[in-house]
Amino acid sequence: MNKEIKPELDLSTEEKIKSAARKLFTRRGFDAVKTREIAAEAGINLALLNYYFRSKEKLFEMVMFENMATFVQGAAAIMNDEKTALFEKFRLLVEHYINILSKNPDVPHFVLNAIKNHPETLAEFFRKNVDFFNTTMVRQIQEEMKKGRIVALHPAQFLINLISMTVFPFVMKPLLMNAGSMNESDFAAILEERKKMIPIWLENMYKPQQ
Amino acid sequence: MNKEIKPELDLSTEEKIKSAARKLFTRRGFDAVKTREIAAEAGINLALLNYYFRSKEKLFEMVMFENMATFVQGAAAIMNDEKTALFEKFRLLVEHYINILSKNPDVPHFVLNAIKNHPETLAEFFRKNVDFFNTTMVRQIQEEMKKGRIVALHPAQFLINLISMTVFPFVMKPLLMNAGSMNESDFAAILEERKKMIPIWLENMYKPQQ
DNA sequence: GTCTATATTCTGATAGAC
DNA sequence: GTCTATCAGAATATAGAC
Repeated sequence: MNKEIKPELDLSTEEKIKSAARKLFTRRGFDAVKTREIAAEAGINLALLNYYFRSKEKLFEMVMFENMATFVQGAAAIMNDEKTALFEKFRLLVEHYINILSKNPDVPHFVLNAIKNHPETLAEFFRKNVDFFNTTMVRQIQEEMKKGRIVALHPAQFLINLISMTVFPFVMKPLLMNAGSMNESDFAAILEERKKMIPIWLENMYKPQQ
Repeated sequence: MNKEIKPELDLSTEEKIKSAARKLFTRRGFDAVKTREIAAEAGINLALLNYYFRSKEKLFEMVMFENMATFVQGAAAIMNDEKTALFEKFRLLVEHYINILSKNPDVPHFVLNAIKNHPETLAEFFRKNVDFFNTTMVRQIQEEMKKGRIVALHPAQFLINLISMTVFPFVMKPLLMNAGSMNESDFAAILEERKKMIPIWLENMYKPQQ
């Protein structure tokens, strides 16, 4: 038929359901979202949801894999590039994540829930798609440590620091805005400052002290 | 009567319910836990739960306030101490949080959910109990910046960095153990290394570069 | 205070007409 | 493919006996 020509504004029913599920599940999680709500958001009825997808679980699983992909897309390429130096990689990753999470602000919290509720699924996905713990970047970290150009630490510490400093502001955002009385533009400024500073901080953290 | 003398092992019915609710809600959140489950865990029946607490919501609210208190207890005193120098405060806070969260490993994820789902409740609690964004520590940060002894940044950045580096490992734990193939003692070693290193990292991060 | 039984609502999923 | 109507079970909360 003419599936390829279909304009974005008149999505196929399947796409409408996917899109509604993505939006609601990502924002509020599996339990809080009801299938009736997804159907309403998609502008269809409940029966169709079960016609296209077998169950709520299947639909959620699809959204989960998409969001994990969002979290991983691009990062693997940066981490495994042979030509980029370690600290330049850190800079690229911070920039990449802050940009992509700014466009998908609910993904961090969603992924943290996935870490808690589906650790095996997530671990398998990572192993197949990125294997964060076995990249060129990790090898570079070990080489730099051996050469004494950065302080000796458990390799995971570098991952934890990079991800935590980059991702955490997104999950803290509602707190910063309520208790810290920030507004959207304050928060955006915080992110921009972090985009610039985190790579510098990382250099200073890992530089061997004389 | 003799409420005060009651031994820990034979708790009052109310305490048994509280305790069961605390355990289950903290571990799995509001939606995933069913009232019947709490009743079973407490060793009583469903009707009693509604006799003592009016509803599931009330019970959850109580647990939420307790967990927020766990997250805040002690930290306020450290932050507002007039005599402790800034970086010594950082060190004390890191040590305090890693210790307390090691004993309450589900609290970080619970609090992150509360940030997302009940930001106003949380913000009000913080304002009344700690006001993280208006402590002696924040004042010290501003003074040190003015004197040029630490780099100039939005004050919230110091909070974000401290909390993220300290708390994030706890929410990443299942990922580290599954995808990073760590075990409990590896993770404990990571925490000990962080307890020692985070204060040093913070000093190096904020030290003005010549 | 504590229990059993039940009312009531919600929710995921399906049957069956068109 | 899409809809309305409905089933079956789950889940919160309450009534009423003891």
